Amino acid sequence: MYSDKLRLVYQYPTMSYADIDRIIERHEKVSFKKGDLLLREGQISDCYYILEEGIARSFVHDYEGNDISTNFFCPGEVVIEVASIFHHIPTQENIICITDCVLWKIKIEQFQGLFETIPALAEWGRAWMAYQLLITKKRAIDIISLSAIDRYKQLLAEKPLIFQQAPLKHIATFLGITDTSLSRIRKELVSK
Amino acid sequence: MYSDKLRLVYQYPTMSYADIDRIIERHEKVSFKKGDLLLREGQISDCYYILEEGIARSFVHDYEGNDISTNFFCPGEVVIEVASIFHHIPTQENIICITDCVLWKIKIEQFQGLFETIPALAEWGRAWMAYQLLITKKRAIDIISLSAIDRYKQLLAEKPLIFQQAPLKHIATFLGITDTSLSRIRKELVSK
DNA sequence: GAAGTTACTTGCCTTAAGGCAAGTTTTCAA
DNA sequence: TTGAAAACTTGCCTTAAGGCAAGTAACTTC
Repeated sequence: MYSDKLRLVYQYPTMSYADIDRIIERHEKVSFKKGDLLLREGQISDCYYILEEGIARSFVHDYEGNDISTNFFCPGEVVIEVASIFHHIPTQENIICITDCVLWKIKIEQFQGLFETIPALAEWGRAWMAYQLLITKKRAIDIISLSAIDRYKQLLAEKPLIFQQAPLKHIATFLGITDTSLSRIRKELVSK
Repeated sequence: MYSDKLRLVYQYPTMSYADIDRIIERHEKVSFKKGDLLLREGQISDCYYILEEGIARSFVHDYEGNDISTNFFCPGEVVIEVASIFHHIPTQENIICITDCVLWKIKIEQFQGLFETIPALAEWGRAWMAYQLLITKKRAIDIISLSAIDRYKQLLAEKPLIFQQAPLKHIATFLGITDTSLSRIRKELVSK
């Protein structure tokens, strides 16, 4: 019943197979339809997901109310809103299914319990957070120092899957440009 | 000998005074001169600091070798490179003292030890990381959705101290613009 | 399978910010 | 205290990306 994708997420040097078994059996398989929200702004998040199948997108509303994509999730990734879960505060993010999705869900109390009894999981969590921080910092630097066309190429190389599913306008806001500009960038790259 | 600024950093709902005492007494007071590096790219970071006095700046080199500021540190802030410490990998960041600095230093092994015996410290650490992730995400969104002038105003409101100490060019790269543009923005705001 | 919506492209023009270079001011070290 | 370097400003021109609008294409949905 539990998938390899799920096992792989919790792979970590100090983590035993038995530990992983104990962790993954607390996950519940859930399905969502295209367009369903996994999280809505204003909610206090009390669980997180691991994506088994499908594509999801997180977004916020900026100061003018525009929808800005903050991330795209592909199979095997952890889908979570850290700030809301750890600080018990209402989230500013929405997470929406771009396609039909199958996910592994775990309530945060369940996770918290495992956290205290499996030291390797606490380490895993710290390493995971440190990694998220690293890539988020990198994202800010990329927006500052790369041209739109280079950011596009990079995203295309990193997450090609989303280009088959997500509409241009959502990819555009992730890159920090308009859909018009993205359309032109695409055209330019095709002509080369 | 230990300062209130240091105590305040570790303030947390589940943290007792005794816990804080145990933590802060592991910190060692260190001084650096303007221009000294607290961390150099390529190093594996094995300690972190809490800034008592002075201003520091972190920066990376982008794909073209340009110096891009990633953060400015003011008194009372934790000065750390999370990715390098938690993953034991060479850092890409440099941290430099903008002014003479007095800091509280703690080795990561010391910290790790406390981590295991003071549960509240582990919670504190998770909350701190979650917060860092939140503000780093916010930074990316701000770069995408705000004009240079609004980002300038925001930074001025948040960290006015750095404008008295850091040269324009370093503030400019943090905002994602050139020093020329920043000079013009400043001029425009003065004339209003 | 027709109507309506959403997605995408393209043209024309504008705008925010950058590039370069010259000039001034400030800082700092010898 | 003076000379050099760094910091900052400003002018002139360029460029990347945006704004708007018209048009086509694609996909729901009834």
